[in-house]
Amino acid sequence: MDKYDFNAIEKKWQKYWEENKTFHAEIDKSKPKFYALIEFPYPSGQGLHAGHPRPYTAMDIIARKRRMQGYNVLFPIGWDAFGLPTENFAIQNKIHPKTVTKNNVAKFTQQCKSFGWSFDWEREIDTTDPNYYKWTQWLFLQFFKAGLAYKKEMAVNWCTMCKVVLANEEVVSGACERCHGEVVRKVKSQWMLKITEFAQELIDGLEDVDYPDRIVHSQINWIGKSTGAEVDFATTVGDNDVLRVYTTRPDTLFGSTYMVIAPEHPYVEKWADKLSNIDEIRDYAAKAARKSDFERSEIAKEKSGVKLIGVSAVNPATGKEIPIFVSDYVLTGYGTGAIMAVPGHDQRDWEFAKKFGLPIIEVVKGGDIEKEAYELDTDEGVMVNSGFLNNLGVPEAKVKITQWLSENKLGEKKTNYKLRDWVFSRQRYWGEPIPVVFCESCAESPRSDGVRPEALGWIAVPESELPLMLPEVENYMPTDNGESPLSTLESFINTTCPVCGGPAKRETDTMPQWAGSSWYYLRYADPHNDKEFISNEALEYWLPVDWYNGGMEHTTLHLLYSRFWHKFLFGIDKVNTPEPYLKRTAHGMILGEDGEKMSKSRGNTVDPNVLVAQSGADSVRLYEMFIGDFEKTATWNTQGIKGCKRFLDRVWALGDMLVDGDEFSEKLAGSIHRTIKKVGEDIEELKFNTAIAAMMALANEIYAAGEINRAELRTLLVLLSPFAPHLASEMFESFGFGLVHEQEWADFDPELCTFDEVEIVLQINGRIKDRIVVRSGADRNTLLAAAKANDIINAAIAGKEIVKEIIVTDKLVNIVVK
RNA sequence: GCCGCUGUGGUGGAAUGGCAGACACAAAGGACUUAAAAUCCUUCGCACGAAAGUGUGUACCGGUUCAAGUCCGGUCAGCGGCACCA
Repeated sequence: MDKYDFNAIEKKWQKYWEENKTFHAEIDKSKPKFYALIEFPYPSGQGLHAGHPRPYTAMDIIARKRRMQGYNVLFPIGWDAFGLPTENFAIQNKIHPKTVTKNNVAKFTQQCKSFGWSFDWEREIDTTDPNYYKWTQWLFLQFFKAGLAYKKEMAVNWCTMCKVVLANEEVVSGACERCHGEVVRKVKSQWMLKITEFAQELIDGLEDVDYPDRIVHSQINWIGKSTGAEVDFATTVGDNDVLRVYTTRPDTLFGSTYMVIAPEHPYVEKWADKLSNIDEIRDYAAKAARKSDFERSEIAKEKSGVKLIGVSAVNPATGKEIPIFVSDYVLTGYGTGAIMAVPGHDQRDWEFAKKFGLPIIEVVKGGDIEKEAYELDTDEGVMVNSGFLNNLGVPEAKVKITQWLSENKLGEKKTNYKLRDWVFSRQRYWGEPIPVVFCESCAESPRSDGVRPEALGWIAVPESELPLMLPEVENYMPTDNGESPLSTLESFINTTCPVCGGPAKRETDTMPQWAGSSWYYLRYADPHNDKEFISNEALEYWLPVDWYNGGMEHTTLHLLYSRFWHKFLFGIDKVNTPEPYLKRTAHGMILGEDGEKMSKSRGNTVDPNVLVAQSGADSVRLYEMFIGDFEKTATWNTQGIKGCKRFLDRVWALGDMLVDGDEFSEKLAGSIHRTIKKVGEDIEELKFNTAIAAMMALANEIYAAGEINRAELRTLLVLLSPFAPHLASEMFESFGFGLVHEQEWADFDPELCTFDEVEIVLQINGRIKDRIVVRSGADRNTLLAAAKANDIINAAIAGKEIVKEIIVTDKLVNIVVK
């Protein structure tokens, strides 16, 4: 046979698949459907990196196997193309982001095709295409109309030198990544989406889907449900100015010796004239404003704060007057922006109390509050120093104090979520324009036509006017006042109000990149529909997604956002299932050869396309799957490809050892059935590495046997075809077996998977003494008798008392002696 | 700091609580070759030993068990996420 010319073979089959639209899927109700989804790539300028082929090849293997199992498979691809890197690249290189995107998409397309992934290219989508973002805007309007989009003052990162709003990622230890200028937090009015309204549903829905535990945990944690109570503390200002706090530990109320409010708490300014040290407090608040929530809540840092002089509060349980502080470890975004501090039982409070010399009272027995706060997550502990709660256990105390608060109108039971609403505005050019206008006259004359109070004056662009096109401009540079680049375009801003017909101004912020990726899986099912975002027919046939694989880094944001959108759409009857993804798995990242995350600056990136040119797509595909446990981080090693290339060469050369035969030979039948079982099961469990190892082992065995018959080769190629589709297709065809992708997946006979004989380990006290071979499935008595007939075992037990005999079929005999 | 994950030969990694190191890479020795590449064969955790073998070994400390890489408690180290990177 000729040498394995991967270049020619791979080009040939890629052309064949493209011309024949082999992997194009249409609705076909005679077949079960299977919707396989990968996270669509962000088309960056560098092209595919070594991390892309891992999840894509994995899902391609599953998709190809499912087709051979008789499923109608939808395996789509598209581009998540809006976003910051493209915009920054465009600004730096003075190329329009649209052009940058076009070039990058072309590069990605060519590279994806060279890997032979069985994507349905007829369904390609691009989030920056007006035909796509028309529906992203339409979906936003549904949120808006449902009252789930609202405006709120939120802090953004503001670089004082570049005068632009920065993403968190662009802020490096308090300074601008590019110019190293000082970054402050600037308050801006922003569009928000009320994901918090779905907090409980997002938790509950996790019970109906097949996600790994680690993903379920991180979602639940992110949502951060807690139950506790809201408690009102009277203040010395008067009855109207009670300070409301949220606590998960109402049982510790008697131990609250001071209060802390966030520096941004509205009472600071409200009480300004009563506070003799207001300047100091304002100064502190200004400093806190520069820090991110992340920096502020770090437990390791030195606690800071300022006592309010002039106003104090009253602990409702003890009746004692207690001081109020501002401190940046209390955040406005969570709870009420104020806490009751219980230094005996909260470590942050304890540190704060130590620093400011505040009393620390033990109210739950069990720890040593001289040394540290006694925090407990179990429900152990007995109440002390707590009046009517004394001697109760913590759970009882919680119930009793909550009742007492409620009876005395001082507070009530409350469930809280850490989850915050989604900041949906970006002051950037390269995103979907938010399709609303502001009408001053409508804002001034309140109407009763459905405009919600929080959106007063904000009017939806009529759906018939979508898409609201991103204006094609020369200047997409950021403005120096923090507004979106669109704000400088008079022709864009000025419009008429769809309600009153008067002059109105368009919203100039754009949507975050998350918007387009929150619903793309729906569009894939019906990508060319210009009447609806998806047709009912496509929805009912293709949805939900059967298997979605993506990175762990997306499990709290993207995955939660898209579940949120889906749940909203389910609520308004636009989709037919409560969850978008039936099964979600996550791959591990690929690190550079030095064990560090691959990045340009570290210089440890690997260009997979160079490797495809050198060793062929099949070899690179195989290596990416062989590199290690799919769900774990893996370190790249270019040398490793060699072993995979060698294996494919050996498979190719099997053609020289081919003999006739319609059935498996006696010599290989057992091994082949076992390999069929192993490969099939391993693919379902994402254990691609061991599936490949099993095929390598079979190939080694065939080489040792010296020949392979047609039935055996045919089966081996079927098993290998999802992994190395080009080589398998070519060999299949050249030996007259037909088209491999049209074959049925291989079956195994469980009876032929067993071994006739097995090796049994003989142990004394758990230590291996000898090994014997017995027929497989031998019963306990037989095994024990065989063990006792063994000389080494006999010698070891002679004169000793047998305490225990452990016999495990097909594994071992362990005799415990004294 | 919080949440999630990981730690096994020179390297990547295998191992339903039951033979640690499958399958590969690298390395060393050999065959073929004028030579090189490719290919094929052999060796390959560590210590002692010529060998047979004996002991030891899965980050560290402790526990459960007849039996622990695997389960439990603690420690250390690394990785990912932390809400405007995607």
